[in-house]
Amino acid sequence: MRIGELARRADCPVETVRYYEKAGLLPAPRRSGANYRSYAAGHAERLAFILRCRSLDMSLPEIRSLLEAIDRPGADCSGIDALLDEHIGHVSARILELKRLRAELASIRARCAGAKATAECGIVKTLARSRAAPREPSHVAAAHGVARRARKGF
Amino acid sequence: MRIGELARRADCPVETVRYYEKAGLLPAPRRSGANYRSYAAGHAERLAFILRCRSLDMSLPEIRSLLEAIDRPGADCSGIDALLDEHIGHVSARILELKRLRAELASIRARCAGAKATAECGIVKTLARSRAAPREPSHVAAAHGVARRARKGF
DNA sequence: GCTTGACCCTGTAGCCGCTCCAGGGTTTGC
DNA sequence: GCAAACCCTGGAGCGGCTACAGGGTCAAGC
Repeated sequence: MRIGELARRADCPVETVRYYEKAGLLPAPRRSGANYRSYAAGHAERLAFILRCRSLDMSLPEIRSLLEAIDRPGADCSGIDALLDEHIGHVSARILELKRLRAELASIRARCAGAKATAECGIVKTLARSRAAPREPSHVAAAHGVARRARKGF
Repeated sequence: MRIGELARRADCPVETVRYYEKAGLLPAPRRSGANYRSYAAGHAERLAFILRCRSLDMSLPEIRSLLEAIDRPGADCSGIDALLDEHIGHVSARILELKRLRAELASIRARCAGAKATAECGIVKTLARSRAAPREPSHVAAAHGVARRARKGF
């Protein structure tokens, strides 16, 4: 199976497959004479697993941990449980944060009844006031498994 | 006021101030003889406004729109209202998405009672099954104003 | 006057998870 | 024998910063 067919079966872009190989999530397959990647069924399974985890918003390092655990099939799976619990904790925390955010946005939105001059707009006035608790630097965030950036159609 | 004091007052890193200038959000201040940036009170206000909007998870393009509206103080503010409504919609949609996600994660988590061998772990087995509805490409997402990536401590 | 340290400057590279492109080579079907 | 569809590598780009490197400037203390 060449990369195009693997990608079609997994319903993901070809570039993503190559990216996961470079990122060390998908093992490098053997190559054909023309230097084409040649995949076996195991690769398709592994790719499906990775995509499933991504659809659950896990980060690539988290998925790597899971894959490493799976590659030691005899070992006990408590680390997997813990990883999932932690990930669920991240999701819950993010939900709470967004709810607080939405409440604040709603209260700001309520300050403008519409169609005034910008200079008198209650929204603008409210936004000009000082912000709430400072946010954390983003470089530390990358270690976690729930994305913040929105997707298309969001 | 030099950049260090402006940043201290706004409680944000100096690099961020320079970044906002380069991004066209904060007007370039005049320079001292030694080519140091020299800020006035208006800059501090504007920076505070930007940071407040960021703390509400608005994207830089969204904030730019708001600033442009504010810079036309006579015009009517319906565009501002609409922008806020749209942003609130993004936040709500993301909350819904994360709740669905959390429910799915919880059901996966429930499949493992703990301390089995990885090969028998119900979580691993469930994750190996095919994923739900495919996700949208991320490059389109950047247009929106609610971040997906987590922060430190998240 | 000289040193030390705190501050400032520009420019570049890195983070995540891709996505897209240029510029080439190969395979497949007609 | 040729076009279209596929494949390859390497690099740049997205957002919103952060963190350097490698320099210049300034104020205080000796």
